[in-house]
Amino acid sequence: MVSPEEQLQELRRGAAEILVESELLRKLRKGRPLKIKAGFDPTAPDLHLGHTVLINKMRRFQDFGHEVIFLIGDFTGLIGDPTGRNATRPPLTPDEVAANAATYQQQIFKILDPARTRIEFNSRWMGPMSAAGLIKLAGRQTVARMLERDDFSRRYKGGQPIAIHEFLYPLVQGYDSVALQADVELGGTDQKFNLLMGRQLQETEGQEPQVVITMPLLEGLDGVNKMSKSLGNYIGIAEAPDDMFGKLMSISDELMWRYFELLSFKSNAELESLRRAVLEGRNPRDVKFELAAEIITCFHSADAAKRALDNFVARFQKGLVPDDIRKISISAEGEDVRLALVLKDSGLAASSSAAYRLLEQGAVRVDGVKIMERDARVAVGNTYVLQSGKRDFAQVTITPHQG
RNA sequence: GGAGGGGUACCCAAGCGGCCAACGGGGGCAGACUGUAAAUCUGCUGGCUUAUGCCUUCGUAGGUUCGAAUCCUACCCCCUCCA
Repeated sequence: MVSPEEQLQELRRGAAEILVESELLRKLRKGRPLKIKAGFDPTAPDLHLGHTVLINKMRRFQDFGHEVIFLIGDFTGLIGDPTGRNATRPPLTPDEVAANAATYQQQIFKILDPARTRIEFNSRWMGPMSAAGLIKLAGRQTVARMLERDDFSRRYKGGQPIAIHEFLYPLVQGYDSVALQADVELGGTDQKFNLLMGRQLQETEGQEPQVVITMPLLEGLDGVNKMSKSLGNYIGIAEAPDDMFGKLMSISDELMWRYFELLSFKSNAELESLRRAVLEGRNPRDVKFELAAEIITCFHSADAAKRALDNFVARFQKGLVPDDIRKISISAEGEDVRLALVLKDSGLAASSSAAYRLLEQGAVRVDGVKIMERDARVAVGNTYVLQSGKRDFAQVTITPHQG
């Protein structure tokens, strides 16, 4: 059994805030498994590494013997967290919620231990709640308190509309903690207000208030914006090993340490020795290899990580063509066709105009030979290994057009 | 309800009768340099079986004109100020 003090030390890593740390320590000292709650949106089951920051922390708790509650906010999904945008979202059907939940489970159990994970839906207690119950809940908070939330006050002062039901979001999320009797709730820094709401509601219900731990939002591959699908700066946890490897290798060294802190299960001591090694001259690239290997091992397997590394070394350090490239067959009329059109038809270029541009810029290789003539042609009936840019390959067979 | 401002390519933002496929910035792509790093530098950034060619694009629909993103009319949407 790890001592409460040691647990705290480990749980603190990467956390933006722990409210209140002394309370957490007191709870840990109780010696019983704590209930750790974290809520997830039912609409976005495509998890990326940004989400795993939170899930990793949940895993840490599990490792210390605590019970993790993965809460799917299917009821709150009806409101749509007004944090940020004001787009109203269409309610999900029960089937959609079920499908998303299944996808979640499949993904989170790559990190979490199923035996110590409880999956909950807040519709379980919110669904049966009467209008009277909701009014009673709403009576627990004041408008002034709600307007303390950053985005609410900004919108209010700026004359932007705030719908009444948006106030219900923090209330319901807070009530979830009451219903679950949560000891700890985890969330992103942008969730701080909502998380604190749980503390207050628990107190009014006579429960011991939960401890709130906020985790920073992980920066995306660009190192600037938060990782998100819409910005395209993300690594999905269902992505192929080679893609993960490549993306991880392209992050800056600075960002690498950030990723280590938030995404790796290496101990603080191990990280410290890696840092020292780099300072003493070790190539940061090789340290990045370790990061990539750990992450791919988690979401795929150790074998997959090894293969991804081998492929990477073969392709970029030895300049070889990867051996598992996609194979495409296209058809063309006549003896030969314009290479540009082959590039377009095989998906190596977005359009024929783009194909001509790539040719002019020296980005195209045919069987390893750089081709720069915009009007280059290739023979029909042959198979070529085409390369567009550094990382896009395809084996293309050009068959004669029938009829 | 009244007054004014605006809707331009992935985003921001110029242009305000022809030289506009549309300045500039961001982003993206490619090349150089590397560790496929990052940073930096350079080029490209609507489509079309590459054509001193054609087609589509400046909120939507019409109109004026040899010619419109630019002028006119109607409509839709957004913002600011006043009530």
